[in-house]
Amino acid sequence: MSNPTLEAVARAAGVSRATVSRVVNGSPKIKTESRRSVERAIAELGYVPNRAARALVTRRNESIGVVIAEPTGRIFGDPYFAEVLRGISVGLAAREQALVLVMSQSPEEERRAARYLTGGHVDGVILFSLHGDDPLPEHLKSHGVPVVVGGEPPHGARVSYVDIDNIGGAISAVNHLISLGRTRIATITGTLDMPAAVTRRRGYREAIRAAGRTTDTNLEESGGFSREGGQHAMEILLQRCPDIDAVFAASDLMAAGALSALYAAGRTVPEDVAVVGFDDSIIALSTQPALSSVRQSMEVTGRELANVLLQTIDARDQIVRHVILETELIVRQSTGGPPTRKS
Amino acid sequence: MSNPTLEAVARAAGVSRATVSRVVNGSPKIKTESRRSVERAIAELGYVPNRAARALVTRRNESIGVVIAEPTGRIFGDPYFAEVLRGISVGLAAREQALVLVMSQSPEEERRAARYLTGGHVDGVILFSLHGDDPLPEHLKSHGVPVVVGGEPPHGARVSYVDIDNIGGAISAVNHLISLGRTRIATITGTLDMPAAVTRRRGYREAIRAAGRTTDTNLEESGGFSREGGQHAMEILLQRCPDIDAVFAASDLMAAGALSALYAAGRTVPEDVAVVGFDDSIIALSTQPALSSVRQSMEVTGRELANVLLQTIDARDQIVRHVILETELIVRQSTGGPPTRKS
DNA sequence: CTGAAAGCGCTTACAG
DNA sequence: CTGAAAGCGCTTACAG
Repeated sequence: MSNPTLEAVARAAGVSRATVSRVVNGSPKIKTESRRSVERAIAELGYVPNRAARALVTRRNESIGVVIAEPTGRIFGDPYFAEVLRGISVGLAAREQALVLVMSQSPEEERRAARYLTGGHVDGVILFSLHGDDPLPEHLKSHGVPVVVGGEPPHGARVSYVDIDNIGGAISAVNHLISLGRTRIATITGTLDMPAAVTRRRGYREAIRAAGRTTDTNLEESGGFSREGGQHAMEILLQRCPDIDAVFAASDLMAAGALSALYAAGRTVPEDVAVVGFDDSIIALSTQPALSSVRQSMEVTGRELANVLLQTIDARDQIVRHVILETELIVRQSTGGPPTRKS
Repeated sequence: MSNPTLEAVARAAGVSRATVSRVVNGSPKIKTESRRSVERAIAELGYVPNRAARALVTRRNESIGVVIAEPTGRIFGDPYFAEVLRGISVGLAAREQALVLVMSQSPEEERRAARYLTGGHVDGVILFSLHGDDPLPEHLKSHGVPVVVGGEPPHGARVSYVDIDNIGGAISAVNHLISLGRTRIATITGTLDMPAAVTRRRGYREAIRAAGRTTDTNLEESGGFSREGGQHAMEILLQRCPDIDAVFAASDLMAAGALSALYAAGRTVPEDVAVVGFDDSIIALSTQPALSSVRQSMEVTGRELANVLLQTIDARDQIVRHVILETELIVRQSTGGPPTRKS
């Protein structure tokens, strides 16, 4: 239960506590001999540094807060969250930083989270799935807490972030549909209080206009980033514009819902209606037919979030860093691509 | 950035550090007057106790490790994880305990996790989604780390756990199918290295036998707890036994996959084949038709996990506690129930 | 390259 | 009911 202390290691190795501490922390100016005997003692005793004691003097907690500010049930159905979390976990583990998870689903919980996060318990904070004009990033920053957000930050928040090229991804998806000769291209948007949803819609519109066509809001419907929402949006779109021959959905989950609606309406995919999703998550391969999708690596996003944050903490600066990750269109059967082998 | 210390509060309130500490920790024997002036000073200065300093003396970290030992991609598609996590989060937040998330997907990562968790960094550990004979629970316990596992623990591990009534749930599902007059009832099982999967299959078999019928392994196929797996299992089952008129799937996700396969094979649900899932997760309401399902509250499971662990930590005992939560069959259209209003 | 010593911010017997 | 004091296990100038 009670682990050996530095003191015990020092005694066993015949050196001072300071020397052991230096070895543990990888100080370069240690005689090889001392280092070795210390290392042996550490191994023999199974010494593990006491985090609390270390944190008390270094003022570093070696832990990072990760807040998922998702008030809807989306977190329960969309692989996005688990994948980003996984990436963060990998990025932090490499640096021996603990991941303190904070799930805030209500204003009350967000207040509690803010209190905790500014209480000096963590060295920095990663925020993602932010909605609307969430003040949390600015609030943390103003309290001197290093912050990085996943996705585009709220208006006016001057904080570091890691995002993907949403606009480029959306454009490539729509251009692909256009190149297929589709003329009535609809879009199912995400929750429009999220920047990613707005930006993907903008990409859709830009691509339509760049092709010399006019946009039509009858061809746009929100699916709220959920499967059911996507299905429902597709039903509405079909009713409003029965001649739709292509759909760009801002997430795979919504695209999967759209597929169900199309199927139910007797449309074939991709013959009658071509469908492109976004994310290229595990879902894209599990639909029938497999989904063409804009690939983003959510795990890489997570890893980058961890990297940027740790960099900011190390540098002790207030420099705002932006990382934008590329996307890539993956063509599968839902737009006429070759059959995909199921994994 | 640097928060005020106990010392500062003591000065402001005109008392000693010890008194402030007692107020902060809710000691009963404090004069109301002192308490009040301390409370005012705390509020004015915005004092927040330094966790590290406190942890150093109390030997409590006020944080709990939560490990999700899921090596497969299942974590990315199944709402189960997020919901349990959510419940744990709520349970811990109420007690101001931090949730340190550890995602271990490989033996290497599990070793790292074990090292971290026995290093005295957390006060206790919640483990879930354990596979096979994972030695982690016993390992932690032998190092004196309080542990509670979600679901039935590995064979021989004498640790506390919170589980649901898997066998009762499975029996009620199959009995329901029998009561509908179905005679060829198949089952899609989960990953059979997990106790929940094995137990649900056992419930299926018991119910079949209790009805005076014989079990037939041709009617059993693993769907690996994934949507695709469920779909594939259903395809195999239909091929092997085209006369199947009902299916009990050990998770909603697999049931949703089965629905796709049935649809593709031209079978109607519930007319040709009745389907029951398990979990009653968000998925059950998003399929077409809506799924009958065995309801378990994953959030309650999470909250109970937190409660049992905190109780064990508080009691400083080694008592092994078991909590078994009830399940309830929810009947919807996939077995002929009334239409469900989509949320 | 190494050690003695101060100090990080708390809690908690102990004495009153 | 309250305060003085010791001590939790580390790190880090400082001096050598």
